[in-house]
Amino acid sequence: MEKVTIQQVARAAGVSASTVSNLLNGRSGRMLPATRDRITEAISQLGYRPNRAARELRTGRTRTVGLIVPSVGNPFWGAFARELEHAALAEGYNVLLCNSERDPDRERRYVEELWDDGVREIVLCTSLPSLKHLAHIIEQGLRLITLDRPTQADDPSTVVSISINNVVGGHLAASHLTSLGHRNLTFVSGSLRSVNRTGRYEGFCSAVEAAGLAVADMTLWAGADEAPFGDVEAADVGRRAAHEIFAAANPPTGVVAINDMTALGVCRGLRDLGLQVGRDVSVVGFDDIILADLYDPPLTTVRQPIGQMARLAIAEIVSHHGLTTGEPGRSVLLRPELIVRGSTAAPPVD
Amino acid sequence: MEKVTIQQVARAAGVSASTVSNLLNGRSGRMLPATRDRITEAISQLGYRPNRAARELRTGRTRTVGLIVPSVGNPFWGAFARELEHAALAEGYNVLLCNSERDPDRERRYVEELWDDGVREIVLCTSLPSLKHLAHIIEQGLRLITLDRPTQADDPSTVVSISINNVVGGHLAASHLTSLGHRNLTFVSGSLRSVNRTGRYEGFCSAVEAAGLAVADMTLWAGADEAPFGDVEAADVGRRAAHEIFAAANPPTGVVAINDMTALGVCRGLRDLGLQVGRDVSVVGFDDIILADLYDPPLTTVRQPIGQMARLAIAEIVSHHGLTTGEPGRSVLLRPELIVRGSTAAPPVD
DNA sequence: TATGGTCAGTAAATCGTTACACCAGTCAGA
DNA sequence: TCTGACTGGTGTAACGATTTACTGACCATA
Repeated sequence: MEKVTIQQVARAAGVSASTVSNLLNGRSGRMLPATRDRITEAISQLGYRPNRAARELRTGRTRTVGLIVPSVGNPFWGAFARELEHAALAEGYNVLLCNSERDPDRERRYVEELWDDGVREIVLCTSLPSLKHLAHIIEQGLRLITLDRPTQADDPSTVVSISINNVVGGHLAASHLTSLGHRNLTFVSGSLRSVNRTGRYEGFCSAVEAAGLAVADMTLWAGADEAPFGDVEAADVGRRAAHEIFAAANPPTGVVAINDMTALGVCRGLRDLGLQVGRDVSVVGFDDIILADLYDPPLTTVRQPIGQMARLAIAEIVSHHGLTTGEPGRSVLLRPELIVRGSTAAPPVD
Repeated sequence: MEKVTIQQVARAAGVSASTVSNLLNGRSGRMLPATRDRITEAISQLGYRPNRAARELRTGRTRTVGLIVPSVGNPFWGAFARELEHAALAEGYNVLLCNSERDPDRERRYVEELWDDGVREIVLCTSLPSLKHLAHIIEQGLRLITLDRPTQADDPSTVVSISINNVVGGHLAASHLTSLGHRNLTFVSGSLRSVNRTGRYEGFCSAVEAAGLAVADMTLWAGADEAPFGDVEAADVGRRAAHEIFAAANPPTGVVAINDMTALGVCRGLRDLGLQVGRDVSVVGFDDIILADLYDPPLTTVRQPIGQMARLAIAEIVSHHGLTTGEPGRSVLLRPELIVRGSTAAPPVD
């Protein structure tokens, strides 16, 4: 338990440290099977574990993946962080946690610091349309995996994205409402700068048109663009939106929110106004956080398969680890799933 | 931006690397002010940042604090993780995230791995009564800070705990209900092994007795002890508890739950049975997670000041960093606060 | 004028791994 | 028999910081 080095293992196995190192680094073909067995034996005998710091110093890389989320205080990101940590653990990686609070400047500082610390793989959960502020590090060889943010046209080619198809998701949500008979819908989101908003709103519109309704009649509520709310405050956005929208004339009967936290905020706002969700107004969220099912009424939502997304992210990292080639990885667009619960119903007849 | 070492700084400032190192490590008194200024200038000029791996290798310590939580998927731990990361960042520390899933064995493996990796400070969120499985590492000098788990009699003396006073919290919750006129209460928790349960239940009992009621009449529902639920599933515990408790004869009119997730599960279970929270039954939770206020009805709960707790944890770490003495730190018991919302009311009159 | 003490700073030895260059045998093919 | 390739390794120089022991120079005191 004290501290056992590669030298001691080498001595115990009667070989040089180089050979032990070779075995440790997957070059086991360069030695006799018998030698390999002796080393393996010595390693487990002595309980040897390579010193991470020394290894990092020598190689310049880490078995640590950086995770930058808007805020783990948001249950969606918390749940995702958990899944990613599980997947990383299975591959022998650690996860270093960073909360960007959706601040591009913090985001950049975190990325720079992680890079300086030898982290070469970062899972970045951002909704910024541009990655320009990170370009200088990506060029140097950082592998960036963006999550919940589809690849944009001007992204560097080595950036991989893992995301659901937001257009399909938006379509699922809105067409669910139109098929229930709703003819007056609103799309609620916080910041307009969000990449996801664009796709989801596009899907929303296509569903509206497919139902023979005019998009122009549909409200789009997007508050707080200049002073963006943090992720934890996403619920406040929804609540304020509800207050505003349902105080106006000809309020909608169906709402699609950019995510579940906002949707729950909308529900809360509707209750403030004495309206009942799932009867007076139908609400659809995005994400399917654990509280969606717990809420009263349980929230209809478009599920993101976070477990699968986390595993894909780690798989991407593992498959590229150590490669310095600027070889582009494969981005993934997953199909979202609509989960119908009590917050949606046919519109009230009056 | 390439990679600038301490040698280059030394050369630029016209001194030796040792002197730069001395400055970096707070021994600035050993040089002329003019020298110090030249070095400082060179550092910012070159954009020098010390190599973490080299530093770790040499010293054997890290500026990384390990955070072991049951699961960041649980909004309470997610919110705490965020606060801790903020507090750590302000002191120049990174946070390495681990999810124990309340599995003592995983907990031990994480602690051992972190120790091997040079992490000397761990914030451990556990509810295990004993720390025996970690004793061998604590003896070697690990600084352990337990959170949401008051110090136990046989804890090693170097272990610091930061926690609310659970007895007071349990008392606050139950006396709130008795003062509203409730005379038949139930305490709902998952695992019986939880340290917090003991304190909170004790406070619950004292409040019941103070109201002139017999504790023997009060139900204690504690399910799933052998096969403990993960933290994410805490809500399921509450839901199943509600189904069981309110199917029995003479059901209570007030429920105190071990935490908010469980409380929300209870609410969900009550709704399954057609009972209305805040009218038919009053429910009090613990933690005050962000969703407590968002729920319908908003949840009355005993708040834990997680921001303050996180700052205290980091302050403790900073003040002891580098000390190898087994000097015990100061444990803290914070006073919880009752937040009254819509989930509690006077019992129904029949 | 010795003696000793501070001051301001340096040289060199690590910390544990990795990777490049090298080396002694063996063996196939020309 | 000579050449070149392959096999199964080993020696050694880094990687970038910290830290211990040391060294002149200068000053004060006895």
